[in-house]
Amino acid sequence: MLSKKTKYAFHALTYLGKHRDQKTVLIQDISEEYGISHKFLENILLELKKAGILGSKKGKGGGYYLIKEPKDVPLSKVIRLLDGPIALLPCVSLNYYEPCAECKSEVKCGLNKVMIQVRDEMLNVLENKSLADILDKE
Amino acid sequence: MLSKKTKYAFHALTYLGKHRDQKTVLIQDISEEYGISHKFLENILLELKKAGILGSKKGKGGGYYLIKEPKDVPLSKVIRLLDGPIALLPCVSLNYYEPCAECKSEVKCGLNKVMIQVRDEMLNVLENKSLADILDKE
DNA sequence: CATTTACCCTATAATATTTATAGGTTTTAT
DNA sequence: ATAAAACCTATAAATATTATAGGGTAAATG
Repeated sequence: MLSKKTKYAFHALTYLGKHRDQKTVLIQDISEEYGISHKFLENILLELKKAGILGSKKGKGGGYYLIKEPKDVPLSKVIRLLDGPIALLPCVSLNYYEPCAECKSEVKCGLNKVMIQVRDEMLNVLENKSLADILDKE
Repeated sequence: MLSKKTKYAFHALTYLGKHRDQKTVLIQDISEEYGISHKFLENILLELKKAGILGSKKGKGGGYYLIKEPKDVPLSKVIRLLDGPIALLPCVSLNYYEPCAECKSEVKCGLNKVMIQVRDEMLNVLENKSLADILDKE
């Protein structure tokens, strides 16, 4: 399951995507719309900004805005950013690889092989679906 | 990512699958092979037994054994048993459904729609790959 | 039939992660 | 100047995961 952080990130991105006509959107608008704590959401939006998905403007009249086209924000990017690895095992993660402590030989591990296949099929979905797909259904 | 519990379950099932020629396998054999705490593994094997995947025999000469054909143990079954939902959001889980607290209308939620698609594609992989696929690669 | 072996069961402790809060700093518009 | 609003870092609270503990029950063996 996705963490709340990631789920909230998707909500926020959806909200921002729906309000692309206005220059900026307040954290508070989003936090009220979804009943998310202002401060918690703040941290999430900051991460999305650092990742180059959002822009922001400080001070009065400031707020956040999408700087990417929704189609250029794949689900995989958001999930990796807030939740970490998409792969089901550390030993098959492309972005967060770690060997399994108990594993004597990755090359001989059948679980490793199968989980590579699972990862590839999951990525195929998560890299090809994007914020645009979410917005299309709203 | 899968919990260690689930990963260990897969290791144990793999070991049991590779030793189907012998009547029973000791917890200790498996725990030594993978360096897993005996007691932790015991809990896992018990759950696999209650789920009808393993059988066991008590007393001297006892131990665990597979009662299902490896092809009849889909990855999805093991993951759901030890880790819970496969879906990325509670509102799209088939087996562990819960509404999202922040959601006003599931029907109008684009995230919900997209995550149903993601779930279906993930399930397509995880229901069709099984212990047999792991054993094939060992 | 006593002893040993090994699974069965439940509870709880230890650790790690996630979720949330707190409090100040900086920037900008008016 | 003042108020609004993002920025930043640290820490607390809650939850979930991982691990341990300790006795209970059944079966084999001599």
